[in-house]
Amino acid sequence: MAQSKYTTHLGMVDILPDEVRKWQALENLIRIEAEKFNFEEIRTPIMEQTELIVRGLGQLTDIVSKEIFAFSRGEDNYVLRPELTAPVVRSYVENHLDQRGGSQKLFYIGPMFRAERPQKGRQRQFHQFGVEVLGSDDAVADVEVISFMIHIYQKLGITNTTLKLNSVGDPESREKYKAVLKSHLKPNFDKLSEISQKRFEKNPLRILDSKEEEDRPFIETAPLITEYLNEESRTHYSKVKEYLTDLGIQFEEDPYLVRGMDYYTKTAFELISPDLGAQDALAGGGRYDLLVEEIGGQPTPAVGFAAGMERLIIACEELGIPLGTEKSVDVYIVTLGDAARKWGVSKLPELRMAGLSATMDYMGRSMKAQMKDANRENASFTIIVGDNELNEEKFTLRNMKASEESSLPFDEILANLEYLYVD
RNA sequence: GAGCCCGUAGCUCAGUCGGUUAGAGCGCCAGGUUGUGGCCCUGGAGGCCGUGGGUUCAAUUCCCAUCGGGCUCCCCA
Repeated sequence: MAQSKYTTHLGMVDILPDEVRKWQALENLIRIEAEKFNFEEIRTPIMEQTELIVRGLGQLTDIVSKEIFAFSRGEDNYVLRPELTAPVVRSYVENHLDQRGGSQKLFYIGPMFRAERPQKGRQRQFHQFGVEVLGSDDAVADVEVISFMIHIYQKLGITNTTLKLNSVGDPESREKYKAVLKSHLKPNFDKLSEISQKRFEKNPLRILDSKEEEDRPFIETAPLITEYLNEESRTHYSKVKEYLTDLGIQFEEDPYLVRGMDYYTKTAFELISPDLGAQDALAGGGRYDLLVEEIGGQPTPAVGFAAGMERLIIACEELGIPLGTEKSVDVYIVTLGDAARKWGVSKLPELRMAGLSATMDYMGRSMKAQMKDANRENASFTIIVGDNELNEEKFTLRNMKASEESSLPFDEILANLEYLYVD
């Protein structure tokens, strides 16, 4: 491997032109489909105040305790955003978006940063798209959010996914359940894994999510949170399930599904794909009815999800789903000699103003090399110009796919090519 | 934070049981066609065999370290 002096940081990758075409195709799809759901795009800064992320996600979460890129400059503390729910909520509060009336239905696409060990489907700079609906406590909002998430994958043809669903309850239900869970685990506290022992006081729900072998017997016999939901949470949960069923969206209830951020309440969900390897979550989200208030706004119920762009691309590749188009150019001007070259340079702007994409050789190469380059660039047409053409004021228009040529004045060439950009 | 695997040309990979000028396919450049691409033929450029040290008469090959990459655990998108 020839090493270059400068490289990207660990877990941060260049997205090269051939890849970018795939990304653009996905981003276009997401924007078009979001519009159908009447979600509006929001863009927030890459960096936030550290305190927002710490308060928003929770001091004890893995993300905050060991995965954030943070630094300070003067008085200010900066953090590269590890997710976008807290920043979107910050923006909602800071910009008084509630004053726009109704519920706010927002979506985003952009880079996030977490300082983890990279592996398949996991990078330090990665990209998510997602949705946040603020201002509604109605189960319809939960279901619309889930529906949009599923919709994107279905549009692409990724259908072998599993939607996992749970309710982690509202604060009242959760406190009650936490107490029950702790008294269940307490007698065997010493037998729990080290990490679960740490979580016991601060966030016992996360113990349910443990994959440690020694925790399994105690998790399996633990009471389920869904049995301890109060009236309100239970009703909300059953409405979500009812709407999903009506929509024909299959789901799998998973009472052990507990998500990594502290802000979740009631609905929690994840979309899993068997095509991703160890990192099998395509997307995840849930309701967070307390976060807006936590960040300093009026109490505002909200629900959202985030999905991994890289994992989406992996899934498409595993399933053989083509993304984006081949690179191509409408017209490649092939020139012979200085006069022709000058003519070509002067005609490129006219072609472009007429709506065509157009290019020519920048390296002074032979005609054969220019033709080869035109082929490589996937040019639909070449215009071949030499002294003969300049004298006659008729230029050779070659259809590269059909290998047919005609000799025409430049105006007629333009007219002939018009159909290329009609749509 | 822990474990496993891998570093030879731009890419994918051979190879050297330690011994003169390190190979293939693809890609790139040029010629075959003094004005014509995709196929074919010929030629060319391009490697301190990741880096440093050790063993040896001799290291790309063996040993150690280091750096880089990949996968996994944990957690998450």
